[in-house]
Amino acid sequence: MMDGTRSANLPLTDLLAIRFAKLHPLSEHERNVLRLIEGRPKHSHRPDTVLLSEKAEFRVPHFITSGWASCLRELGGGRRQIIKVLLPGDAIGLTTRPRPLSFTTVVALSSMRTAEAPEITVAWQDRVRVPGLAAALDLAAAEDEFFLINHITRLGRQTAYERMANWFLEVDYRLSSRGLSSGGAFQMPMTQEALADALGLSVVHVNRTLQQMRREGRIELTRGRLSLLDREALREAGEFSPPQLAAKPADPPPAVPAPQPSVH
Amino acid sequence: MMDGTRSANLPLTDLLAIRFAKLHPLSEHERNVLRLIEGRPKHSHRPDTVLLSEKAEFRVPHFITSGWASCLRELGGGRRQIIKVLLPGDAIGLTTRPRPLSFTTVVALSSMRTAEAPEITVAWQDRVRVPGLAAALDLAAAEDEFFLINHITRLGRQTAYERMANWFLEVDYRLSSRGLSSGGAFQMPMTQEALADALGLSVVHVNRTLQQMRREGRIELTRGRLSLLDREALREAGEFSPPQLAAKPADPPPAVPAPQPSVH
DNA sequence: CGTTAGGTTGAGCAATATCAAATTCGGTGG
DNA sequence: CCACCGAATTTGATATTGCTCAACCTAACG
Repeated sequence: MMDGTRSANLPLTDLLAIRFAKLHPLSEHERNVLRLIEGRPKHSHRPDTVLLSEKAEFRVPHFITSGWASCLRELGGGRRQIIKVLLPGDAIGLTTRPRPLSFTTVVALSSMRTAEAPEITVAWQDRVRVPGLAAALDLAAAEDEFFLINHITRLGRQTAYERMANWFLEVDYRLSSRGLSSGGAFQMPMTQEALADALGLSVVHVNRTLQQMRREGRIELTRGRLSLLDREALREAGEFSPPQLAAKPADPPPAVPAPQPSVH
Repeated sequence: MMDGTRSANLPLTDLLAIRFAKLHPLSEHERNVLRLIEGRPKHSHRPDTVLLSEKAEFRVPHFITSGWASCLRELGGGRRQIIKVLLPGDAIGLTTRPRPLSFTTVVALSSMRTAEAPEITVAWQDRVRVPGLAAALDLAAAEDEFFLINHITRLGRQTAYERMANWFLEVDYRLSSRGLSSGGAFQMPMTQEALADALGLSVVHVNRTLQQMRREGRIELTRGRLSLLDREALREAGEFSPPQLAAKPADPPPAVPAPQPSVH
């Protein structure tokens, strides 16, 4: 059986170009910058490798080309909370702050491969030579913020079942834009324990919630492959909606700004 | 009785300059830009006023000069989750994305006053004329991200008591940098219901947790004024630590970047 | 003074955690 | 191919946290 995690007729080095072009139109030159990065020799990491430590200084940024990682915080009593999962096409250690310290520890969830991208930090701030790429990186950062807000809402006000439904749809949405999910089915290389740390639940409860979803015919999960069989039902349960980053630049706005804009 | 929320010998229009100068050194000109903003005629808002709606387009950014607001998401069944609280000195509707839509609804928690700051969006991107101010705004955004991560950790993996302790210390930390908390005591103009929506708890449980903290002599809370009587105990319970935004620029870094940086 | 929003209390219950013991799965060496 | 090992998953029983519902109290305010 084909693995189906990637459209067959796309070159293997177009993950980044595909992803960022969906956020903002890219010039041929900009796509080539991304292909150059993705074509570099990869670093391999096994599961549980620490890629970046909390409060450590950032190193050269990397892009994930395969495998999943997690950004997490650790608490006393062996508790840990996964802040976000990093998927192929996501960056590790990318920021424009000077001499920044990481707010989270980044740990490989599966075996994974990364490519160095030392030039990307500068590109992000270069609105002259790579304006489209810089804009795409802005939008990726905005999406990230949206997903953090989603995560807060999930953890604060949704039940275990709702949380899981919402999170599955979010991951599906993120993978889709990279060509890594087809029809709601994708590889999900993480243990139920990691899932528990992401969703703020116990492993046992994650297991039982998964089984309920299986019983109801909403998902299938075997050997690290998740299929969302009834996305409509999941969407309804989890109240998921994708990020809307910008308003349509509908009618050309009036040349003069509206007088006396009010907050009321 | 004096309210004691503001150091007596500072001009009333220096809130913004004080706050941002603590994040990054500001030139006299930059401080004046902030004073100009803060000196403008204020908009007044009563509690529960919606200042910005989710998925609505941003308007002119404002700075809060007094009172608290909240950014929140609403879910079915009347549930709501407060994503973050906005304190005096915080901006509303500030972003550099083009034609952005808000990810949250912004609602006044108390009566409040805001000042328009139409020029701040441009300033944020102007590293030539106001480099210090732009850097300070970057750092404020970084702090915000840190607090979102804190919030995720609280909601996902901390008990009601721990959450509350951690959150109180975070608010105290934020108010301190604006001169609005002295010795761990400050005005906290929000109801227990709002507190519940922030901490992902029921009102009843918030009430009981507050009383436990009072019984243990760790806080005092009357007429909207919170005193953290035993910050050490609260810190220990809530495992709070403040953001560390940047590494000390210790030794001058080598002119040539370190060869072959590795992720391992 | 009556009204009302916010705060407090008690009782019972639901969701989720914890603990402990299987069972299954994916390798791996013989 | 088989036996074995450790990790991951599953199951059952019980404990706990925090929720819901309903009532009552209190202080601020017109």
